[in-house]
Amino acid sequence: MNIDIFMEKLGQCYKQWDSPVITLIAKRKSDPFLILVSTIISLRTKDEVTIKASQRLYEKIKTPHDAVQSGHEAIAKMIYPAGFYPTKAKRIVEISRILLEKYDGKVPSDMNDLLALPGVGRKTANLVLIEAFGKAAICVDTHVHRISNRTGYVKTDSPDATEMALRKKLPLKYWKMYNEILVAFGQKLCRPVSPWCSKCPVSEMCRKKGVIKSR
DNA sequence: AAAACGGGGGC
DNA sequence: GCCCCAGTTTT
Repeated sequence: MNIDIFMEKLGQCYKQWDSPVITLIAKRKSDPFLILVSTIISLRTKDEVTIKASQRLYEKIKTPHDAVQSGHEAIAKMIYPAGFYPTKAKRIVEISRILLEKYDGKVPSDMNDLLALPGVGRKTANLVLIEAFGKAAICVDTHVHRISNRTGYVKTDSPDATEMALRKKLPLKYWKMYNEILVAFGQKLCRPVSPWCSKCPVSEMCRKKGVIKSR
């Protein structure tokens, strides 16, 4: 698979796939704390729910100090019915406390510092590095993992392995856009089951074409 | 390696 | 009704 042609073709379709959560995050580009919080809320949660939950939270919570003062029970109510909302609420408060204690109330821009925060894994940390700090990073969620393997661009058995493979193989100029485009692509067409292969702009490059049930 | 965490939406 | 979903932590 030629990655340049792949990115070119997907990029042309990107506008119509525009992901609401990425748009939401983009609007908060100037505020790493709100980006981090909305990313936490988005985990294993549908876009529409994430957006409403984030907007309710943003009305009251704008800083780590707000979050600590508000407490996890109040935050849980604000972000309901986002998935795992009680756990996420506790982690938002706990993270806020750590930010105040160790980082002067600011979100760190270092990968290892981010990973040390409770509830922050590689996916979240990479997305924050990209969206909040404009750093070159590769964020692999299940969409990116699935599609990278369907195209045969990498052959891995876990999102973390996919990230490491992409770090070696993917040209640096694509690092920031790869996640956004593939997530949108994964939601609209290249879904886990019944991918919409008849509408896919890159189906001729797909090693799974004809192997998985499509429409 | 597998379960647990929570609820909405697709089929 | 059953299964899946923009993960991470715990057992």
